[in-house]
Amino acid sequence: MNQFLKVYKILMKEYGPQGWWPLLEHKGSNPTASGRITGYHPGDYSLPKDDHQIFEICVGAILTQNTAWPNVERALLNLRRLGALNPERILSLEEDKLRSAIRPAGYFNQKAKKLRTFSKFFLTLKGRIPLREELLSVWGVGRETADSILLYAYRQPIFVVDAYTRRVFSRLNLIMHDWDYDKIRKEFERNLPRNFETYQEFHALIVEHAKRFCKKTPECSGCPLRSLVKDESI
DNA sequence: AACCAGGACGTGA
DNA sequence: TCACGTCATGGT
Repeated sequence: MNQFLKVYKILMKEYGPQGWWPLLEHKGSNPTASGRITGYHPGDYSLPKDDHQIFEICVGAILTQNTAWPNVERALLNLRRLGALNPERILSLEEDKLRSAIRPAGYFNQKAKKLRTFSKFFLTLKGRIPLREELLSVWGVGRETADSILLYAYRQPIFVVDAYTRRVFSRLNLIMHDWDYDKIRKEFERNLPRNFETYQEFHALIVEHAKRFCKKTPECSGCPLRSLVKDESI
């Protein structure tokens, strides 16, 4: 078994299924006592169910660019309140209303433009699965966002490389700092079973692990991956 | 109170 | 290509 699979097994045993991508609107996503939405669906890989949920994931993928998820969740709730979690309504909303709705997610000027641009693109698809190149040609959609959309909204076996992935796996000496995005992505895809369920779960597990232990300044005490680190002095 | 968060784009070298 | 500045809110 290769090192990537070992990491996957350890993280899965440690944290369990993560249930990504979180969705606001699906059966069972009721507000909790804290007023938050529990949109996670551990072990259920059948989502998204319809075009509406597909679009919601795309919007979340854009809003979460360099932004903490709770802020994105607020923005999504605002959009839902306006009935604007669909491309038609995002395009017909007044500029100021769109901006103020997504304000909690930060970069609201840029992201308002990105959501408009993407909404137009989404309508041209008419339900078809987009190509990676098509997504990358959309202004505001870079490699990670494109791959997040393909993996979580369209269930395509494309691995998502984010800042957490780079951090965790370079510390494990399994990737090098000078590797570009696609080299890292292909390295994951080469070492893992090529199904979208594994990719979805692994990416979510890496995020969880990075938040708990592999922070910017690492907290290695108690890290479940310590046995895999070559440099035992860490 | 600085630092960070599930990046992408525009610019100049 | 590539390094760097810009964009912005909210939690810790």
